Amino acid sequence: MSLNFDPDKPNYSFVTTDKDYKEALEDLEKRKVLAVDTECTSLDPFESKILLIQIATPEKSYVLDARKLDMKLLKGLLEDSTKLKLLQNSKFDYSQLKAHYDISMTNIFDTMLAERLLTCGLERRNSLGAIVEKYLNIKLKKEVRKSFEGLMSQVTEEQIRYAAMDVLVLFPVFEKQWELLQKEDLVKVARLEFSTVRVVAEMELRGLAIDAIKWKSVIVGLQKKRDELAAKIQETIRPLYKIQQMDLFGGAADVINLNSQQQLLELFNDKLGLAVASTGDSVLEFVNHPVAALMREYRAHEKLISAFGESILEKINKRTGRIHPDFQQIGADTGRFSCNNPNLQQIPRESKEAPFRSCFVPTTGYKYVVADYSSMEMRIVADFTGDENLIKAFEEGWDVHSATAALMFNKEYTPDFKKKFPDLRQAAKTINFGLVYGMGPGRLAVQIGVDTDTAKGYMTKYFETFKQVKAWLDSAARFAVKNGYSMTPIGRKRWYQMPDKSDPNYDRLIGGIERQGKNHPIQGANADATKYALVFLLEKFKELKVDGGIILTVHDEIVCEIREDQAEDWAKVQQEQMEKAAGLFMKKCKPKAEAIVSSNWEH
DNA sequence: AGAGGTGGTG
DNA sequence: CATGCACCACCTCT
Repeated sequence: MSLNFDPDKPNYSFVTTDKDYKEALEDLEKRKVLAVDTECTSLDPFESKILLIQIATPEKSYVLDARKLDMKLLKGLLEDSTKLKLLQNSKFDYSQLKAHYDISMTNIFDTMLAERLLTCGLERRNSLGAIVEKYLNIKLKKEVRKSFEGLMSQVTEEQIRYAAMDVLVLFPVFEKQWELLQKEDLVKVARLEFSTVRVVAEMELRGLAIDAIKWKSVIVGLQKKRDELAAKIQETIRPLYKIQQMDLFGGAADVINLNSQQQLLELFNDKLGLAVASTGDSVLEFVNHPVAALMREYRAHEKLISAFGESILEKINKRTGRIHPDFQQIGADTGRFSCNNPNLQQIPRESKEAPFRSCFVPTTGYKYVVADYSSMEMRIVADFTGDENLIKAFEEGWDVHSATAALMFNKEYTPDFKKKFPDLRQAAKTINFGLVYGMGPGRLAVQIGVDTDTAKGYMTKYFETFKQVKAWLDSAARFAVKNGYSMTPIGRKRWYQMPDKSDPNYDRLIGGIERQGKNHPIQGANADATKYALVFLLEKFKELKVDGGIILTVHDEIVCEIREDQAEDWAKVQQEQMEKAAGLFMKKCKPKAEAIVSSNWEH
């Protein structure tokens, strides 16, 4: 292995004067590839101060003192799309540079995302330390790199040296990863991911507003109902427990902790003699006892309060007054995003009792454009398999689950099928979703409430009706087991750790790989389409000079916040771009997106 | 601190 | 007999 620098004595200069800064820029301007990193006092770009910006050539690292020098002079260099910028976790640096200096970096190679693509499904160790150790066999001191947090005083020489190293290592890592990306035919998907970074960063920086007053009132309403339910349950079960405890005020204390499944199991089995295997809702649903019914209702309320209550309001940024969730660009091994702090991808769907989504509202003068792909995963299945029955249903604009039911149960499809045969449609819907993920007859039977033999019959009928679907699923499963990976149309791969033949769980593990091998190309293709759409949309914002931005993405949905007078036009653009994105690889079955203009997050 | 149970989303 | 995919948050218990 050859390095252009000595890991023990990296070639760097700490730039603190305008004269040195100018010389550094002159050197950097000549280069085609640069490595970039920033050291900040906080992860939150609205709270942080930038201390250092390191920009390196393969031989030399310039550590720029951001507190002394005018960092806006870097704008031309970093926005120059002919220069490739190497970064580790570039979303972070993009956000910091954008927030502080209005610099929008382009042409990024992100070593963290590259590593994620190269080891998807196998490893999740994508830190710079892990990557450098893997490719260069060098150990970086993580503690030094973390020590900038909250730091306001003088930066030490040791910190500067390690800051310099952090960028120098990116060149040899880049070369090895680039070679591997080409070898694994991952260049296309890597380009997509690298282009998506700035879209995600801009989305996070923009954030979104929440009507805190309304949110709070929803919570209070739920709490009131929950407390009533809890009191009722405690009252009902009190006679079953001998020891009567008093609380500090002489009132009757709670008999058990309703949130403890241990104590709940004891209640149902020992006290009530109901023999339940677990206390989950799918079990309690069939327990014929008033306490079970009350518990289900209590649970539903408690869930909403604990998971979505005050905790979300605590995430409102003090500076911006908005929520800035953290999106993980390759959060799932399938290629999907994940989201946390808070996870806006799991906010409950709008309901009367808990209208959470309608609490997310555009700023005055703006509207939301909410768009999603319709029946995307089923359309992808139709496209992959070329199944005429499925494709016809989509081309006719039919409800796909109703159409499935009609074919399976020998009925005629009519526009009011859903009304006439809701049970048949529900069964078909469960099968459509379940079977493409490898569901078995047992689970299917429980889900749709029939015996196992009947469920088996449904499965047979389904696969007779959709022969090509069956053939595709079987071959996807075989492919994954045979090759040790699965793949989406644009070449995104997910690898599988193959079990040893002698493993006592061998069959079970292979079964898991088969199911994931069926699911990944479908779920991953959806993710690929959504990512292309995000990239296209950011382009359109610039091209059309539309006032607004992307605020959310939820797997097959994209939400934008657009100035009121431009929202209707944008809705058309958004729909077109989403369809164009998915249309890049869906040829046999055309994708469909639906966009609406709304004054809250609802659809 | 980490595991397991439960349940919210697509 | 097990065994539908992908996540994240919150709770209790050890």
